[in-house]
Amino acid sequence: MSNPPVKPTEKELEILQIVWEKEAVSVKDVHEALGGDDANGYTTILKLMQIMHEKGLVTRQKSGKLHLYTAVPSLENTRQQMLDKMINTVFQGSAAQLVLSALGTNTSSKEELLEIKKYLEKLEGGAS
Amino acid sequence: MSNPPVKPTEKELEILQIVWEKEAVSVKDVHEALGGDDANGYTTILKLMQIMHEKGLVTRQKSGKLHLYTAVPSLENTRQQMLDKMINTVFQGSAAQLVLSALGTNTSSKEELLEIKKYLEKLEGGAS
DNA sequence: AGCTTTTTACGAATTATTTCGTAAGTGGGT
DNA sequence: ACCCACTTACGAAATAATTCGTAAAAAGCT
Repeated sequence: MSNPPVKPTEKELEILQIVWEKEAVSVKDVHEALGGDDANGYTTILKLMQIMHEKGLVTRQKSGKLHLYTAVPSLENTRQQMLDKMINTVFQGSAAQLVLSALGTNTSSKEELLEIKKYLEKLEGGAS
Repeated sequence: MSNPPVKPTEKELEILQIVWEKEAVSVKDVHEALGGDDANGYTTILKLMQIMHEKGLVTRQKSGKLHLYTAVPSLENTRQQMLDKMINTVFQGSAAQLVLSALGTNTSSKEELLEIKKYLEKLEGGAS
């Protein structure tokens, strides 16, 4: 049942970001979105995406002569896993600690803060 | 002025955790804290800490025949950097998004939630 | 001084990640 | 059918991270 632990490397994560954004993308799309040849050679991205395919990080389907890739792990899931890991490795296992830190230096708008507060209130209803 | 960007590897982060906890630690301390020989050979930890020393991730001083290591980057700083990176790579640059995600699945106690709420209220006073 | 234990130093092997050159395949247009 | 532009495949090199064996240095003990 549990989603298989996903451990994309740094570059793979960069690629996944693009893939998540756009549903189904070609290597070219990713290459361009990542800054074109200035940033990475085309075949570098291609190779990476092939490896991701082998690893099961993406699926792909032929569309004419090219491949369209789709992410396998969901953004939500990946976020969750990364958060968990971070909470455990640098926040002493406390999600609340992480939240306080995140609120601390990263500027959020009034609207966002309000949204968070609302969410908190909802949580308090059934908190442990 | 700005603190030099710190990019500890995975293993280095494991070690830093121990070093942060205890002020000044020997290789032996770290090795044991990390699970002894079952988890990693002694010289593996030693080597890692030597490399961290070269990189400036830790300082060390002789105490008798052994070295006592201290972390250079602060826990706070490292947390901040890691948060920033995560916000940018998987949370579309929105700290608020991350906060909501973190509150979502990770159980926090009523007290913690309250603390967060208090903090939010303080922030709202001068929010943008 | 000689022996023992602990700790460090070093070098090398192993594994993982990233990068890219070169060649082969594909499909469309003429 | 032939050429062209685009895309994929593959293999290998370059770099980074992890692991560990072996030997040298240090300190205490007898």
